[in-house]
Amino acid sequence: MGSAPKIQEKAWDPSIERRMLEIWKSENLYTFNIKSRKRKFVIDTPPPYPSGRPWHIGAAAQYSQIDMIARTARMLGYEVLFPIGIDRNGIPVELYVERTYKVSMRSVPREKFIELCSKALDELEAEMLLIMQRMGLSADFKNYYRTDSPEYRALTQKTFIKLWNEGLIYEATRPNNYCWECGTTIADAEVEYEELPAKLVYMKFKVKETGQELIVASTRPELLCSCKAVIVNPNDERYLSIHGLHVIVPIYSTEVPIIPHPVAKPEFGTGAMMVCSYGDYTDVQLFRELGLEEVVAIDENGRMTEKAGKYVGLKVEEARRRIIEDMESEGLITKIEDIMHRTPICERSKTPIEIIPMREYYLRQLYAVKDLNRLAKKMKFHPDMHRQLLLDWINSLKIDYPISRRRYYATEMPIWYCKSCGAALVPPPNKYYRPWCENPPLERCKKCGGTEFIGEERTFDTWMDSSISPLFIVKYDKDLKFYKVAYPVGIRPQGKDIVRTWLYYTVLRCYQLTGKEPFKHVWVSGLGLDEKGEKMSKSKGNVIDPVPILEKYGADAFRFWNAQEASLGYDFRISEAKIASATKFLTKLWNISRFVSSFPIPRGARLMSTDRWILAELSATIRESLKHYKDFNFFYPARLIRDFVWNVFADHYVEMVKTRAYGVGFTKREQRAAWFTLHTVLKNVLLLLAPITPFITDTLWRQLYGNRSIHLEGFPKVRWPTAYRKFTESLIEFNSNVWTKKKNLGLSLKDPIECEIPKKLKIFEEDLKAMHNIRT
RNA sequence: GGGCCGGUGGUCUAGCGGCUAUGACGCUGCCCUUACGAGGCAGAGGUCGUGGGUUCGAGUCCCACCCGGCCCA
Repeated sequence: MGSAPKIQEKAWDPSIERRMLEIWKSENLYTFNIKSRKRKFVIDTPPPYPSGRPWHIGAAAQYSQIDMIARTARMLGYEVLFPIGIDRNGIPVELYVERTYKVSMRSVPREKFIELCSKALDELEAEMLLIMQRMGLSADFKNYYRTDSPEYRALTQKTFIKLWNEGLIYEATRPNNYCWECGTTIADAEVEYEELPAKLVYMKFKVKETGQELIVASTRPELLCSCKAVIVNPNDERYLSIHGLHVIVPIYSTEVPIIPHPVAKPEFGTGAMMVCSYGDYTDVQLFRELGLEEVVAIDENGRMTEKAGKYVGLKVEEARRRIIEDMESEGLITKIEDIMHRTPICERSKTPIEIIPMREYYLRQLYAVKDLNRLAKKMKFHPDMHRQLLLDWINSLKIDYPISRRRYYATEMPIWYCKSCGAALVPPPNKYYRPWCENPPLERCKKCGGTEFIGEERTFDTWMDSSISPLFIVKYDKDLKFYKVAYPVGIRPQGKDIVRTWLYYTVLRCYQLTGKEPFKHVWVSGLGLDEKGEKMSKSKGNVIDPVPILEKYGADAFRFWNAQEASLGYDFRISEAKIASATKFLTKLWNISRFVSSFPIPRGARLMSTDRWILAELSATIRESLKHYKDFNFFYPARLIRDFVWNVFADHYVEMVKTRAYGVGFTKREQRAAWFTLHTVLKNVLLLLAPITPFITDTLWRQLYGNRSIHLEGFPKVRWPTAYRKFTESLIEFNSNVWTKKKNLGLSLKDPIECEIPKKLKIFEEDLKAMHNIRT
């Protein structure tokens, strides 16, 4: 007979997780040893941006999956470097500080403003690190890094200086995306689109040669002063007669040509479209194509320039309102339509951007498109389909990457300008420079010998920092031995929403600096949506805070839920009810263990057919799960293991051998075989689940199978022949039939019953008879 | 307009050429069977978006179309 179970509690208690965390910490389980003889595996963990509670639960889910990658790699025999970084550069914290302390960035001293940002980040960061630890991340928290540390910023500057010296950086005046709210130029990758209401204004132009009226519709009447052409579709029969003639622009009375061009859509407005510098990207394209001379109508403070005549100094929207009023009173407007207009907005501040010509620094990228395609094809993507996201972006690049920003909390551009000749000079690398407040590290100007310099005040776009995270973690240009072993990095895990930014810029910059692809594997996960399948956002009010979820259900329930919720790369829906139901499986596993724990663990046994059968099923589960673990896809292992444990092992095997395990009507040897098999299956299941649910598996493992952590073990191997799987279907069917029959006869499951055991299942006869109490 | 993804019982989902289409949640009925009532057993519920095609055989492959989502022009 079995003794009392070793495990007392009747259900998995998530509060055990806190104890487990302490134990792991004290055992130093997850340190990385570069000198280890194992193969190395480096994870370029995304440094999260501490944007304050609640942390997006989809992001939390993603980090717990990244932890599964780390644990999987360890169990596959790798020495794993799982760093943790915090992304602290950029605009969000600046906006947060402006809001929280009611200050404006440019009205407080720069030094002071930076200090406020840094302090705010410290608080937000501490909380985020706690959540990550609570989820059971097996990362190197002791050595976590910050992207705003002097070391990190020095590396950003060093890589810039290197590229500068290679001629990959240049300064140019170009029409640029400009955000008023943020007061800075932004890259195409930072622009989003939103359908916003706008007024489509129908304005009267006059054809100079004929005196006839031409009605032109536009949403940007304030840009009339920069209008340099009116285009009509070449096939638009209404306007065939005026091709090549000129119109007089209302208000400003300038004279501009009417040009046939296919970009003009006959069905939009009146089919005649004005071309201004710059209302949108089409304007940019047309100015370039038609060789028009640009007029700067809006300055960098978001106000009209003197080119706008009487509207000078007005903000864009005010100018628009005023010019509409003026034109209306002069009878120059025939109609105003309310339309929805696809408007480019700033990704961070969500305000509409303007396109204005500005002098900025650029990093060359167009020359590299061919090589970037090659590298994108070289890296292994998980899932493979998401490689296309990167390829599409690379192949849609039109201009070089503008890298200078007019912001404060970011890495400074290490440039000084000679006061006498204006030459731009960069200092030697290896130090963190702050040109806006430091003495120049230069004696005299290389060009003219001048001795006075002005420091650059602009900073880098934050992707200039983020894009070197793989280089930072492998000690690029700092520890050659380490770098050689660890680069290219094992894997880059990230969300599909930042393929065109983080992934793209990383590939670009690492290619420019190392000539190689930065990663062996790229792992791209889908987005966490709300239960209706919509994006979560604070403004919609559909966010779920992960902290109370972790408190209530525990990290393992959260982790198991998100592993089995969606396959890798697909978006997934988040609902508390589903997370709650994941607990049920943990309780099931707990109670199976409780049952198995009441029997001794024999070293070996002579197995019976039922034992061979379940071991065959176990082997198949291990084989299939490992196949997907090697692809870092946790969806299939989670489902496979759950199905095996619950629907095969617990429902059928355990029921079949219960009597034998208790020793009723069986020999000692037969009983031992049941004990042996029960423990073997459980042990393997725990190992197989360890990367997904590290808490419960380690708790059970230590109670039953050893005094050291399960997380020091490797994955189980496929040890048993799988031929007996051919009985699975008939066994399940037979058991089900007997249960139905008893039910129909009004018998309890314990009651004896007479029935025939099918020929095919004769080899299981003894266990089946005992299980169902079959009399023949 | 282009790209990617998806369209399977009330809801969500598996399915990668082959018997009567997974599973979860919910629903109905029954069961204190000593691992588990946060459980067990049984059951109702689907013309697999539409129309063609390939095939002995198609949620599954091909083509066209419709709908939804995300991204880009």
